[in-house]
Amino acid sequence: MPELPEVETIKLGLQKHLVGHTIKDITLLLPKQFRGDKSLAIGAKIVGVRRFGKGLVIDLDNEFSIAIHVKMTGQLLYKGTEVPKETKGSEVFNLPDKYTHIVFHMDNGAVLYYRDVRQFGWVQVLPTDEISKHRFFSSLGKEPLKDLTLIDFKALLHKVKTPVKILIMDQSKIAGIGNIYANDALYLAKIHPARPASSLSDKEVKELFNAIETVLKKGIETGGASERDYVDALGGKGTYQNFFLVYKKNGQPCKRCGTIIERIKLGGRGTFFCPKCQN
DNA sequence: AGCTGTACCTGCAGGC
DNA sequence: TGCCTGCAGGTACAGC
Repeated sequence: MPELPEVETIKLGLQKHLVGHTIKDITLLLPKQFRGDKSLAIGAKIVGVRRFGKGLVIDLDNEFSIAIHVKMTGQLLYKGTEVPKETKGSEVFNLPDKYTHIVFHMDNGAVLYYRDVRQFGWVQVLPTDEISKHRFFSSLGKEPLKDLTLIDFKALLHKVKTPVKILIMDQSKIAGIGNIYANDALYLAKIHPARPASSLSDKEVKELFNAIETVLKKGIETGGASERDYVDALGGKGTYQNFFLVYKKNGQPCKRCGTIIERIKLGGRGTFFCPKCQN
């Protein structure tokens, strides 16, 4: 999924519905997606939900946390006890279905489902103070809209010849940007995705920094991109897919100049750009 | 340190 | 209808 805006949206949903409630039981339907000892989380109360890059951390009141990465197709679906008024949210699924791999039963009768078609994601119980040592979380760079400054960004781009798109998607350099927002930010900043990072002028660096903030904010405002599998914690879709600037727009005219958008492969990922206005 | 290909999985769209 | 290929919001790892 799930890049920074999508994971942020899930986080907000989980904060709203889970905090203050106690985990009564955990059912593992596909044990390989669960790491650690589930009994460490059973009986514990959820006291907070945090996000680092594209990763989530559910903090418990017993010094343990549940860390989660949903990768491409993971979903966290909360089903409360109240009778649904509309066929909205997770009601579209009959849960648990064949793709539901972990079920958290809450003390108030609510349920949180971890559903993941491609099974790439993971859910892990670990001591809260070991989050910072965790292989994924410890490797994250600074984050846009948080602690990444223009000065930091400039320093990152300055020293390497790596294609700028690959660099901004490198989670160890900058946390949270994935393929959709990388493509759109480079389009907004009018920078070709394959440009060596160090070749950007100071003006371009600043424009890209601002563009990253703009697209991520738009993503958060719209509840994320539900282009494929992504839904929020209630099963609702985001609408950022209606605002894609270049992502998956190959063959269509550029919104700025009318030139046909091209698709290339960069770092093994689909890359979309306007050959005329991105230089 | 960086880059490449490959692996982890399943589903889907498109070509024939 | 079916078979095949390529593609998909992401890491992670082996081998240059």
